[in-house]
Amino acid sequence: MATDTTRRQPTLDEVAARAGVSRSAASRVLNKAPHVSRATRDAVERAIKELGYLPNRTARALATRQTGIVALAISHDDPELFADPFFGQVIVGVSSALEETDLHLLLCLASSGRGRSRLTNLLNTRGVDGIMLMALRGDDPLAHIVRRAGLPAVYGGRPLHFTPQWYVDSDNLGGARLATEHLLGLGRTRIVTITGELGTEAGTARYRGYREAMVMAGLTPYGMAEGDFTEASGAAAMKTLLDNHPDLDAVFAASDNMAAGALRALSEAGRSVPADVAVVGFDDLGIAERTDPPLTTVHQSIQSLGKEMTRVLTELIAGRETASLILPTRLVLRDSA
Amino acid sequence: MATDTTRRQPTLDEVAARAGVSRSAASRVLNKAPHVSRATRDAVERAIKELGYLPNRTARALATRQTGIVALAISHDDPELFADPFFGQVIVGVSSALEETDLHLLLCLASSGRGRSRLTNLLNTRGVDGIMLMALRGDDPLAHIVRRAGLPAVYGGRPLHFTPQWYVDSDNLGGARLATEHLLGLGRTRIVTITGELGTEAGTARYRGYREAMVMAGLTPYGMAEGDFTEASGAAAMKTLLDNHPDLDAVFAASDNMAAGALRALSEAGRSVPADVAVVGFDDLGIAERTDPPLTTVHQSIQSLGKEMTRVLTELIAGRETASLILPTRLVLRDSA
DNA sequence: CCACAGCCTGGAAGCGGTTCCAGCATCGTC
DNA sequence: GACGATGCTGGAACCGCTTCCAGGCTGTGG
Repeated sequence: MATDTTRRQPTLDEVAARAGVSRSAASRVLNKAPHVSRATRDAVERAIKELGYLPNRTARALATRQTGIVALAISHDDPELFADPFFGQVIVGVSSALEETDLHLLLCLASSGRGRSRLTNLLNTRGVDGIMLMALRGDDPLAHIVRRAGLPAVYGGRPLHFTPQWYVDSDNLGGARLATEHLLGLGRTRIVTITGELGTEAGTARYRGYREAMVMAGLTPYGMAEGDFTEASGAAAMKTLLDNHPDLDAVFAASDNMAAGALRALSEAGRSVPADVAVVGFDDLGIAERTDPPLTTVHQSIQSLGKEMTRVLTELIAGRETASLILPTRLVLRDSA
Repeated sequence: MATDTTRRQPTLDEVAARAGVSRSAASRVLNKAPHVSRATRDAVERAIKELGYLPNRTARALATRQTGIVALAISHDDPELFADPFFGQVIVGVSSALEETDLHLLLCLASSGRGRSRLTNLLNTRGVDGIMLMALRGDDPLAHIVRRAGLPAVYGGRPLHFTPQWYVDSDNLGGARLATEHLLGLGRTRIVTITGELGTEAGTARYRGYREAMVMAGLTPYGMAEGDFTEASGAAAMKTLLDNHPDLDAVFAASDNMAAGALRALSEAGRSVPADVAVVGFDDLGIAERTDPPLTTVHQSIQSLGKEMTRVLTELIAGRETASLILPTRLVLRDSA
């Protein structure tokens, strides 16, 4: 089968022969190494051009012990949830940063056990030069696997129970504080919060930001309900909160999805937004503009997150100094608060 | 820098030495090749276990000329648009199919010129065993590049001006016909259509399906406006159509995004859906459930598309017989028609 | 004129596997 | 008992590139 247009690619030996030099000389030209005379360089470069030579990636990888590939691992119970625009944004950010390098991106959806073991194998067989990890739960075995593999690794967001040496994260704490302070600034005092999963760092940090802002304003946190970042959970949480705190006058939801659910629940309960209840979300990934009313929310740049993770990882691979960092968040004012 | 937990992985030579056999024998055990005695097999397997040996992926790749990696190339002018859930679904489908194999997924966003040249280089240096291509415009240079590289290639959707040897596509024509026939079945006759970009196969095929259904019902196509699959373009197209055909009683939009835009425009024009105007969309990627009213639409399974592309590609790589295919679409009834 | 440093050079040894092949037992058969 | 067929085996070549190293050349200063 298959077309036989696969005319074997020329090898470095053939280039060297044609240029009338040794293979090592040709290799030096290829890698712009020093100790190459002008004449040799010219001859080799001409031969390369004439033969249409391109170095074989695998052979080079074997010799240099560098594959030129980095992995982006996304660990999630539900592969469907990968369709979330969040991950798309990460990928866009990572890709755009990789374009500046000559690294390629290997994508691993490590949800199932099978996916995990494939990833483990990839790392242990030195199939990649480094790895970026997203959306790890605190107890995710992937963390150990990665650590044991001894490969450069950068986390996107911090796992709950340990802080990896290298990570890039959004300022969840500060963003939540910003959101709550905005509601306080509007004169609201009976502010409740819908948290994300408290088994995640983002979930707890945003909850903490809310409480800190309340306490600093001399108030006690007014009420909370835990969601899981999804719209449905936001609606459910909102109903619970309305039952327990009928007089609430503002809501900080730890994700736009949950805020959208909350808006729905509020409208069903006959509360008007923002007149009766002000609502602030978190993420600003597009949904926020399309809710009714459009959502005031905390903006975090997921693309930047991806870019910065990539930058840190490439520094690590190159053996340069680098540091973890926390990206700023900012409030985007729309109509809901 | 970096931790020095990188204790060098054992090599096959060390395994062989420990097992007291030659490297070739050890290799045979590893690859479950014939001509291995029971004793040899046991000894090697024990050595492998004791040493925690794992074959080096790169070395194997060099010897077998197989990288164990396939590329998924997504070509789009605007990298932002990659955040579209469409691509997320493709990736989920591809990944889940790859889990059954021992291939890994390399993701290439080939939007910019830089991205394209990186991809070209990847193919020419034999960095992958095969490639899947999505969202190519008719004149995309990528098509030539891929062809010249002589690598197994599978298209997701067909480019407009040539039909690749191997592709997987949704039944755009049939789906559009289905949608239009449904509107006809409701007794509507003044049915207009909002097409997708007519520079894409999906755009033209869906337009053709609409026309065929109209003609087969003895009607002449009532009106059309071209959009580009986005919500904004759908709204604009709807306004134009309302101007030109104020008495229209149904709309077939070639994407849910455009249908959502159309719904907005209709509501602004004071038309009620479905009473005054019935609306059918295309895609069923989640948005359709969240419009007001929920959208009757043509469902296509993007995950299946990804899965099938992967299946065809792996068959190709394995040198087995295989064939292109067109995946069925079906109508999903909601409230808009 | 010689010693020595410094640049180029090609040979050869790697990276870590797979695979061809000749050689050697062992077996069953005539 | 001689024979070929069969099953295992290890040596060696190979995949295509990088890199170490010894040696030859040139040029400079003493």
